[in-house]
Amino acid sequence: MTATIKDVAKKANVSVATVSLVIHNHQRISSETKRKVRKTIKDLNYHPVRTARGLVSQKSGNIGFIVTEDHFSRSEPFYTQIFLGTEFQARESEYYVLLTTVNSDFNSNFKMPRFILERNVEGVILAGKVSQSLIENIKKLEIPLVFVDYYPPQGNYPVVMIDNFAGGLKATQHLIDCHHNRIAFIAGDISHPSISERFQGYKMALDRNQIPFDPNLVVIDEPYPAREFGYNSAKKLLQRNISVTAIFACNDAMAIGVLQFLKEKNIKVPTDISLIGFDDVEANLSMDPPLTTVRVPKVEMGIEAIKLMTEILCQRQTRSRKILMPVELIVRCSTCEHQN
Amino acid sequence: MTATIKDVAKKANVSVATVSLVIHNHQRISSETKRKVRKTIKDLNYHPVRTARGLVSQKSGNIGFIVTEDHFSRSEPFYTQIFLGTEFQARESEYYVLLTTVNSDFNSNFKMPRFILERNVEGVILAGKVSQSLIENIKKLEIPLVFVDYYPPQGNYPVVMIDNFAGGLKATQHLIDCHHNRIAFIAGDISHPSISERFQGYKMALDRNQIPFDPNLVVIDEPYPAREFGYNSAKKLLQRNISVTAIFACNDAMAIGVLQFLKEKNIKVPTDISLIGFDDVEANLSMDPPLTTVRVPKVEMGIEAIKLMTEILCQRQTRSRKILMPVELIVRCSTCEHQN
DNA sequence: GTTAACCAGTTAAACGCTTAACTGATAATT
DNA sequence: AATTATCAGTTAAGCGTTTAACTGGTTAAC
Repeated sequence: MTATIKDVAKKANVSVATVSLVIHNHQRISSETKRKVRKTIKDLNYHPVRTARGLVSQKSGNIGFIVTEDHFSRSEPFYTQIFLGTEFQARESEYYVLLTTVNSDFNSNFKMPRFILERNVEGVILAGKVSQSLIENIKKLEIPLVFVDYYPPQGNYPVVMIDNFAGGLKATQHLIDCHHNRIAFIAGDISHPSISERFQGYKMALDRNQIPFDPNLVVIDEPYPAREFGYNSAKKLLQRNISVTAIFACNDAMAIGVLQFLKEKNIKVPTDISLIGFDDVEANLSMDPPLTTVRVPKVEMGIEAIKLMTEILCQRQTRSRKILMPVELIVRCSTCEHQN
Repeated sequence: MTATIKDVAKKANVSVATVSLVIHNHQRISSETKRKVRKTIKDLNYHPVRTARGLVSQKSGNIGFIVTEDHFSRSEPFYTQIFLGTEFQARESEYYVLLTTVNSDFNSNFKMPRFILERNVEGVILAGKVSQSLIENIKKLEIPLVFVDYYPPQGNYPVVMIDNFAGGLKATQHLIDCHHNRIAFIAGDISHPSISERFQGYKMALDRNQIPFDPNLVVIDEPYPAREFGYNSAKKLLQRNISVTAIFACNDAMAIGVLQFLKEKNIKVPTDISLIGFDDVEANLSMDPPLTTVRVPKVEMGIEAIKLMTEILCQRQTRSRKILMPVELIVRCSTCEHQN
């Protein structure tokens, strides 16, 4: 069996308490004794047992990560990437991340995530939209919360958000810089804050460049920002028979659908129409042409969430900070200068 | 504060031990008492604290997942998918997965993963090739091991492997079924067992169909099965100026590179040359044309690894089982009948 | 009628650690 | 010289469970 603190104490001829104090580098212990005890610790290859520590200190060393089932389906890589970010950063911070999913319409009849009931996490990261009931139930237990990519209507929590507005602005400005002035905007689920913020950025960019906003260039009546709805939107747009030289799709999935439609109609990207997406998913590089897009730093969002959480857990920081993640324009081959 | 077992005992007028025995549904307790205690547990919304349980039972409720840093880089989704599979299944099995990465040339001078030193995991899953030193150091601590997608040269461990041979066979047979008989094989890092098994499958398929093996159709001298080496391989192959009607790339990454080269040379896929990959990565669907490939059930491999581990931890199973994951031919648009 | 089994619990130790409170020695202050 | 501080540890309680060993009562076996 591996050594316990008792073994160290016995071998070093000190009390168990002394060993513990040495481990925590307590000033009460002389440097001589520290040296002696540390040597013994090394000799016995002693390491404090997590559960024992956790029991007495009421600290599990774990952080919970909660996301709804539908947001974490196997085909949806967005929150997966955020989760991986938390894993990366957690290792830096000497924490472990425990993952669980909840039903998106969680209410008091559901049972709480096991790691909360068992008091196995010191704090919880909530990624994406979760039910108000879940939030309130966790709050009741006084477990620190950090939100990622969602912010509950009421309350004042630390949160990590995407700068969607700036992204919409950048994407549109890029097209404008390429001398486009007939720029379409295509979206699904415009009621979602992230999507509508991108739309606001689009409109702001037009405004700043004195390009009139034309509702005919906007297709935002699709239910969900997925590939097939991108396809449909492009169809609707082109059926209007108006001049379009560039399309800003609210995310890459829709952009892929748009591209598919354009190809079928033998419309060349980017020479006939420039196309820009949003998110920067893996698949973009394999596309033909590779998609110009706005990169959302998904992994970094997870990293920031853990940083925020550890600050809170260390009491270094109690006020609720809000972090706005910068987005980045990634120019690939689906956009080009507009030829007059 | 939340209720402890003491609160339950007091309220139900029994001893703490009785409450514990009720929780474990011990036969010694009368059903009357059980009912009473269970009601109290419900009333107080009591849940045993993980760390306390862990301390006395020496069971943390966690399973460790170790992968090398280079295998888990942010751009490499293969092991990420396997890891996600373990997360999915762990929730079913009431475990949590703790992730860590190690340096690929781990030796005794490195310090062991923290969750091992702190005895915070009951078993460890090793994904991909890891150093022999790490394996031996974990074995010394008598922590149950399960391997995924790698098997150490010596020893007899439970393992989850891909049926690469069958995959190579299926891919090649598919091309043969399409009446191809000039089928090239392209690979990087042929010394890797998985790659060479796919190669064996290729050769076996040819053999079974009485198609002579032609070394001129094989390009396996690239160092790594990545996109750019796929590109290079295709270049080398076509420079040989021999008849080629189909290409089997050892993985999708290389296939993407091959496709890129063929496009540049204005060779049409699949009409001029059929192309098949291996792995079924996300990007395939966005390709033009979408890639025919052999699907490797990555998530399922993680699931199986956890199943294996939980069997071992429950002692239901001690002998070292080996699981060969079946692969599946996914026919998309990059392969078609060969026109004579 | 004595002994043995069984039943339905209880008692108490243990898991491995942390930390408040204590101790006994020496040094500093008045 | 008496009191107080400081130092460098030790003692012991406690964190919330589990479980082996015990108990005292009833029933069965011989």
